Amino acid sequence: MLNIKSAKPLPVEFYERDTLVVSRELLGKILIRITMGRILSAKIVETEAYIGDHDPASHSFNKYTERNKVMYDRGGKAYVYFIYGNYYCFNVVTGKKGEGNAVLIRAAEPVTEIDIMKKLRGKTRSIYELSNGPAKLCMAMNIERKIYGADLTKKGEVYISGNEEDMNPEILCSRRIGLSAGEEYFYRFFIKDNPYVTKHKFNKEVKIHK
DNA sequence: TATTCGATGTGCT
DNA sequence: GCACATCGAATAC
Repeated sequence: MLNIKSAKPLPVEFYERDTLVVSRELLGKILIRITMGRILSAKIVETEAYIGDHDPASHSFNKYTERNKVMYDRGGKAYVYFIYGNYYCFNVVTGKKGEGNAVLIRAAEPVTEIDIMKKLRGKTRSIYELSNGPAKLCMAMNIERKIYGADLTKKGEVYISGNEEDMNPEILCSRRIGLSAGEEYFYRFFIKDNPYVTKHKFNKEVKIHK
């Protein structure tokens, strides 16, 4: 049985690897957010990789700025950015210091404190829509600007733990959602048939990943 | 059910 | 000034 209170953060070595490997291995892991005196948690079911050196969709493509600087830190840091005037998106930095890579956490399946997540999200049609999108996930787990730069390898206000109950989920990959560049890369990964994954036409244009 | 469109504000050129 | 790793309501069919 999954025990959230005793769950240990994944170590630096997990994050300091190839971005695509980390991106798919994050599937099934548990995102934990300590906030409002509660332990919110959700199983990661959908991710996207963004790789600085060749990927025009990455915020770190050919540039180091005030916004993306944490992407150049070592793997295991949190990169949170504000988008479309309303929303936050949560990323995990991957690889070694100086590389500029990250994995966007696009969707997760609520595990604990689901009632709190419902309150944070406001009106939603079903439980499947609480966190099936990067900005929805941030709303449901109270992730915003002050999480920028947080160390996910420490048991702080946000971290990610392993999940013995879901060690080898069946994974599909597709193009990434919402881009105007880098559409050719199949850098989106998600758990097959999981109802908490974002609904999108790309779900039908997939490749089987191993 | 599928597609379009407006809200919103910040970072970057 | 403009683009933007989105969302959800409104519209079209």
